[in-house]
Amino acid sequence: MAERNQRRSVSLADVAREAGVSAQTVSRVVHGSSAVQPRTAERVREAMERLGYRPSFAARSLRAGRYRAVGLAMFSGITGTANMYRLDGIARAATEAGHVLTLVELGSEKRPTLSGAAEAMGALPVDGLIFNLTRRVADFEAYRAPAGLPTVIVTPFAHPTCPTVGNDERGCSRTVVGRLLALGHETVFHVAGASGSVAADERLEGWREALGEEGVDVPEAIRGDWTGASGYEAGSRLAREPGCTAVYVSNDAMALGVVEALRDAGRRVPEDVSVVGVDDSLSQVLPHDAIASVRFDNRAVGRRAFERVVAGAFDGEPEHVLVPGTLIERASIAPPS
Amino acid sequence: MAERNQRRSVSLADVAREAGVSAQTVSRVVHGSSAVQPRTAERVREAMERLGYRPSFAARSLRAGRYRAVGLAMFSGITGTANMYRLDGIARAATEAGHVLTLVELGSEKRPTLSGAAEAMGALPVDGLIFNLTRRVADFEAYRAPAGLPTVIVTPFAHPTCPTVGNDERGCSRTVVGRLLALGHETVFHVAGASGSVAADERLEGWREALGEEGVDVPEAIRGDWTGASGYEAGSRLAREPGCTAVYVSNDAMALGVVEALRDAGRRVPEDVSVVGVDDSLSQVLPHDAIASVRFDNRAVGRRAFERVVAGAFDGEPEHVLVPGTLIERASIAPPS
DNA sequence: TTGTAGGCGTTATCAG
DNA sequence: CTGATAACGCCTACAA
Repeated sequence: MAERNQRRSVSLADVAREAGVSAQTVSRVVHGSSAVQPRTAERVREAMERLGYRPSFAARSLRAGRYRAVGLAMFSGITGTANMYRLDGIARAATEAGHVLTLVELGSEKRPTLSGAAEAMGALPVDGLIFNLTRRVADFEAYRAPAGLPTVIVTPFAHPTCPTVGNDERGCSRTVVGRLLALGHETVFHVAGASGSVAADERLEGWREALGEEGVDVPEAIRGDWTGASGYEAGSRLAREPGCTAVYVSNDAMALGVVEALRDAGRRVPEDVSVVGVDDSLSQVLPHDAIASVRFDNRAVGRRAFERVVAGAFDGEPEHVLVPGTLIERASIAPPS
Repeated sequence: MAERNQRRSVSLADVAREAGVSAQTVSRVVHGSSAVQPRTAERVREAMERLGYRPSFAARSLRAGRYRAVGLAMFSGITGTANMYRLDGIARAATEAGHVLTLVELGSEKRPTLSGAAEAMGALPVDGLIFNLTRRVADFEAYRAPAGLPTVIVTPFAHPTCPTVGNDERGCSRTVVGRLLALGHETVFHVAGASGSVAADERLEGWREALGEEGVDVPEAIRGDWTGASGYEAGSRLAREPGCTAVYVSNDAMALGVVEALRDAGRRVPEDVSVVGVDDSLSQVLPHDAIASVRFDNRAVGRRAFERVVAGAFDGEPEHVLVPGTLIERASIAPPS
């Protein structure tokens, strides 16, 4: 009645038996070899169809000694603008290169480590590993890639032995601060993202550095949590700062909150205060392109990580790529009045 | 000088030779079998460490006849709120169940089909397939899952032979329309999402159905493209409609645009016009929880798709699961004044 | 044009 | 407690 529980998969040998040829001939047909008589080939194809033959990935890759697959470990979930676009970039590059992505989410583990991830992923169908980091991990410096398993880390930090690719978070701060100072602002205030986030911390540090280098007064930073609501709160405080004419906000949701709070407090944007965000995540959302922002090309970051990992083993000094962001100037910035 | 290009991977046999035991004993150590003398086990572990042994996924799954992996085909990119959360739900469920995700992006192909995707993925390390559909495909009805490869389709539509899981888009429209009519509105206007999107089209159709069932006048729908800018345009037109006191907008970005346009035109929200969006994608973004919206649990959709696919082959009628959305009531809706 | 042999790395099974 | 054998499905190399 019910179909038999077909545990074993249909193999070349099964097809061969059905078609009355050898397994080798079937293999040749599968690969479109011209060295098979058309009639034989036809018979084989029919048998394949009838039996529902599918090539075995396991057997092929055992034979080939490689998978044409790269492992991707997302260390803290895939949600979030940056992660999503990185994953998309990696997936597209992989597909174009005829590779497949073996995806693992480490978000549920509370303190994931690189070595732990490498150990777990070493037993998966992967020719190389990409680690996407958005927070710090305990064994970052100490990690060494397993032999024969090239590893690329997506992070703005350099690693002693593994190539890395990341957004130039400090450069982003430098760009924004430089532009606002060039417009004539005395200094630039900062609203940081959630503590513990590498992006938030690096942008914060870069902002300090940039102001320091220019010999400008460094105001106290305000810590947000990436949400618009936390931006609003920060904006309310900034509205009471007398010297505040320019604010650099670590993402666009908070920047939107800052703008709204400033306006609610009677300060005009950009006439009284300039505001710049990061990520350019709201350009499709806000009806009017309102908030200046630094756009990062996270798809490109993902793509480069993939390309680096399939390029294979590295000798000597690993490469550290920082992809710069682009400041999109919009109506929320102006010279101080 | 340079390390030898280690093409062949380190096998159990290599470790066995190094430790002076048989491959079988090494295998036992790898699996923590108690039937190995502690001293032998220690010797084996040292050899493994020294040689950098990693188990071969290919050999293991060839032996086992299965992969503990499910294939996920994203038919049109992974970007977008819904896709991202679905992928996250699938990835989490997979990781928890000790499975791995084999991800393929079909976004670059111009007219992907289910059968094409199944053919390509049939040769990958997968025990089952999940197809995430956000647009229509030509062979939806005609598709039949390959033997031994259970397939679950993520879509709001039923399929003759494959189980499906999806958001209840029509129910979403029904809920919103019902609520707005219950508040006393004469009818409900609609701003639809990009044409060709299954979600947009189903919400539109559901809106028509719901109004029709209530015997209420069905106004002409306005077609947007998901962006806030298109919402603003729609809102400008709606502000000129005399009978328009309630608008159901197919996502939150457009809803934001509608609200802004209405206000710019001098109409108050919600006193003059109520506005409801879908996706609840801006609750972390807008400083004040302003826009009522229907929240879908796309993580749950992903999770159920995964669970269904690992449950294995189906007999008889396939199940079609529609996960309902929840209307989050916020200050953008009120009875007509 | 077609077929046979061998081995990729692992593990269940049975023998010692 | 340890080892030998065979088989999973495929493909390169060689033979007929």
